[in-house]
Amino acid sequence: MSQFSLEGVFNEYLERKPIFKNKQALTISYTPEDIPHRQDQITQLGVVLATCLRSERPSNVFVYGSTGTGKTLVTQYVANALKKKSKELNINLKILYVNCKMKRVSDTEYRLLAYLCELGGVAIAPTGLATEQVYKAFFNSVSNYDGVLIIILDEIDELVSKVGDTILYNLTRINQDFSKCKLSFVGISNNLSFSNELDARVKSSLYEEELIFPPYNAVQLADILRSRAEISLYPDRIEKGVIEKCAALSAQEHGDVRKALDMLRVAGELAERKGIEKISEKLVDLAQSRIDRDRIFDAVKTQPKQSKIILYTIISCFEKESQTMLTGDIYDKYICLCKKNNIKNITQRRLSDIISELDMLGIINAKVISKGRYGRTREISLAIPLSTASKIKKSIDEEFSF
DNA sequence: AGTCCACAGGAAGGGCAGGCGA
DNA sequence: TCGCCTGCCCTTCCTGTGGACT
Repeated sequence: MSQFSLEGVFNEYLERKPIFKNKQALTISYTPEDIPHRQDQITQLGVVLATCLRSERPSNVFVYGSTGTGKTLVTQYVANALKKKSKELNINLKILYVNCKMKRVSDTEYRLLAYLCELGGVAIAPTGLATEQVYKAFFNSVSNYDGVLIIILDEIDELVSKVGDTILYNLTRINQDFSKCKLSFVGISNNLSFSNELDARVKSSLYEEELIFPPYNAVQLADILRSRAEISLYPDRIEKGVIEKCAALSAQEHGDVRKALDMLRVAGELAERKGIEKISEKLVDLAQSRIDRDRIFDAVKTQPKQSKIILYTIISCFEKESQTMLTGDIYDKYICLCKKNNIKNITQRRLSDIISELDMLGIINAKVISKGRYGRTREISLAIPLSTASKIKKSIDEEFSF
């Protein structure tokens, strides 16, 4: 019986007219042929790095802008163009790209160097060597290379927060030690205050050139979406105003193109699933709440045990009485829950920090208020719909079975 | 003007688990 | 393999704070 009904589901799906012709074009991993509204940045980066086409060392460049402003895309676009041109001109150029956010790539000095060696074609044992030896291996491979080497360090702030800036100091010093290889760096970051964390010497060598990526506005986002939609969607499957709506909603969130693409993709997926012929503005709303919900669910999933228990307590309070709560009230309820379930409780000091964390995640709103003689506290309310909160509570309940 | 409440939140450090590296 | 290091979660101790109350 179940096999029969599943067959029906498959057939029904296949009978429907598809919405996507190339869904990949609505993801961030897709590299388009041209990048709208980033001509200035492409030109600026191109001008700086073009030096390598005369076999000279380009200046180090530091690229920054908030999430989804096209930093990585533009850098890779320019890098690919340079590779192509250098091949034509028969010039030795190597470009290594490292995403420092990736696990097991740049958590330690050792891993980053080993990864760079590997990209450069030198195999290094994943563990066991002294860091100094790995440096040596990297220096050796670099010194033997007669040409220009550009290392792109994406999310460079992650690298510095994990391993410090010593590695950048050591790497940027290489040019003083080896004459044959011309090495330069492109650092990409979305943390504007990142430069303050750096040692003055590192900063001066890394920031030879600076490139800023401003956020996209709604009109620019709509342009980008339109060009991606042309590639990814069948033309008659999207209602008028949908692209503008996705653009406007994402423009409110720091002009993040990723968010805009996600919204359009999820709206399309919902339309396909529901068997709706055209992507409508209503589906965009639905897609947005789905994306927000998924984001919150993911954030909750990675929280430590006590955070989940406290969130459970807070949601329980709001299910019973939909008013605002104070830190003290929540702590009392939390203690009761711990006693009832034989769980070791944390102190109010720690609870205070967890409330701040939940506030930062956008799950609750916690505003510091003063009640005069009756003390200073935080007034807490839910920042998400109660229906979503209840689902979160249910998932926490399944984990701990209160 | 001074007191007092109920915390906020900074600083320092403990305990533990897991990963690193010699 | 095992000592060391690091990060995370947490505690303890402390000072600071805004406004109602006296």
